[in-house]
Amino acid sequence: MPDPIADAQSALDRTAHVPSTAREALGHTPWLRFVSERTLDRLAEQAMLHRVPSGSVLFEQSEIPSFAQLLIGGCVELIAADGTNEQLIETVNSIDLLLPAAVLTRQPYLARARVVGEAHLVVIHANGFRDAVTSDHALCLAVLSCQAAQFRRQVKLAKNLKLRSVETRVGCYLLNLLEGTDLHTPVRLPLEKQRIAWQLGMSRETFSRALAAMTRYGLRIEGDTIEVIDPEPLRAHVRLDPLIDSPEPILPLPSTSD
Amino acid sequence: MPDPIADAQSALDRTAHVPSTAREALGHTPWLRFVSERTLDRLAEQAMLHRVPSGSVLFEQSEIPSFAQLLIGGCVELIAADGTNEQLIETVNSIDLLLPAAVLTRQPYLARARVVGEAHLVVIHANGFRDAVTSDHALCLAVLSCQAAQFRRQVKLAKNLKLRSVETRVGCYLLNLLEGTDLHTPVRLPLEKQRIAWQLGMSRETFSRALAAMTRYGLRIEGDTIEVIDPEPLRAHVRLDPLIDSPEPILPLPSTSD
DNA sequence: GCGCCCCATTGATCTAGATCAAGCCGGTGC
DNA sequence: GCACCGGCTTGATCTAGATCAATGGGGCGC
Repeated sequence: MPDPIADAQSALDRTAHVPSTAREALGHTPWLRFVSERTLDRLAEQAMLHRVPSGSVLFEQSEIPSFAQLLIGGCVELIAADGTNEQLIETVNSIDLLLPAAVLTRQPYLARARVVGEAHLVVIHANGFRDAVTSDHALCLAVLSCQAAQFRRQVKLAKNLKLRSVETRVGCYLLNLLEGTDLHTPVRLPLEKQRIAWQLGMSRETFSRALAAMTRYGLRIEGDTIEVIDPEPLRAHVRLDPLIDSPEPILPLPSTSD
Repeated sequence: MPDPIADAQSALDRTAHVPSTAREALGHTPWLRFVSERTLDRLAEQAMLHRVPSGSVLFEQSEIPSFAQLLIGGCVELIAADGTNEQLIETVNSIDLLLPAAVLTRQPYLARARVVGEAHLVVIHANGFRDAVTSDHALCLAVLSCQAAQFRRQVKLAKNLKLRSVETRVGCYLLNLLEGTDLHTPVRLPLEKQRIAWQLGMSRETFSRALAAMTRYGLRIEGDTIEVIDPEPLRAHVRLDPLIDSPEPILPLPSTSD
């Protein structure tokens, strides 16, 4: 059967530009737009472009960073591990730096990074990266924006977990998904249910049940497809909170030093 | 009865330098040490020194920051609130900025800030602060260090909550408290038990029980005083993890731009 | 002295969500 | 065709920790 959403997705993927050099990737990163060509050149000299398959571990907890890693495509999970027990800290989406705090301060990574799907990375020698940040003000500002956004995302995740029940989290997740889409057009879950459950901080079984319960609020769930029968009951019982649910974009601060 | 620990504490308090001007406070902030006198002067011109009593709310969730606030003494709780329900995000200790991410990006605060004890603050006009960060590289680096440390603290808190049980959290908290102190010298809890419980992400009742249970591991608990009978059983059953329990200092990065 | 308030303890109960344990369904290999 | 495997659902059970409730006890005002 034809599936408009999946088609749109893959069309997007096909259109998305996959850079062929590190320099090009840096040049296409929106929040690096205020950084001088010279500095991007300098960074690119110390950098390599990597394509990393699903499941790869990019770094391990307690490692001292050797590289700054810029995720330019795909998705990476940051995982807190204790023996066999793994808990998701957050999932990083392109375009973003992987744990820049550890790289900048030469301190051990606090989490494991594992690729989900397939990741495209610009990998930059840590020393070169730090040198560039300490010598170029515009780059420093860009990294600061990036780090600030990451901090705020972390706080939002904590609020989501501490303030809301499982049902509310699932409800808000779906509401977010449906935002701005045409009602009565079915929407597909963008990820395996297992992963969504993990992101929302619950077991797959609990997610499954909560999803089924959404039937009570005017939704129709068929496999991984969500259809809105009536948007009101859901909106009435869970309310989106921009201080939790809105995305946290990286807003570059223009430099005024020159 | 004489109490060596409390005495040491208050001696410390008496010794601690309470600056009398904003400029002096900025000059005494370790992680601003690489920032030029000129820039500190400029910041101080836009700044005021505040002394704020316990319980005061410094800012509210969803407010757009008008000021950058530098905590130079005392302690502030960042609280996620939903109606009447309050959850602790983190407690900020001096010397640190309060949610610089919101100030820099002109975005709403994600948490309420409430003073515990008494707080000394340098309050700087947000515009002036942002201008200074975007025009002075050394200051930008200092704020980046601060923001990086805050991010890592947030991740550590999340790991502590997600990876460990109540008993383990309490055990590690005590072990941390006892670290480097003379064994067989009783140690006092530095805070009201209620607050400690909140910091550790549990109810006061649960904390009370967990504390009582520590008796099983070679400790003697008498009110707010902890005495070590035998350090081994505790160390054997909970192990401190530097990736969770070590403090996260603000490490200033020296600028190389000049 | 008494009463009050706040904090802590202790016990009893409750419950959200995890965990355990079958089945089920749709794809893929052979 | 059949077997297998990974992801999903569904039901039954368990449990860590919260919540509710009662008591105690120290500090403080008067």
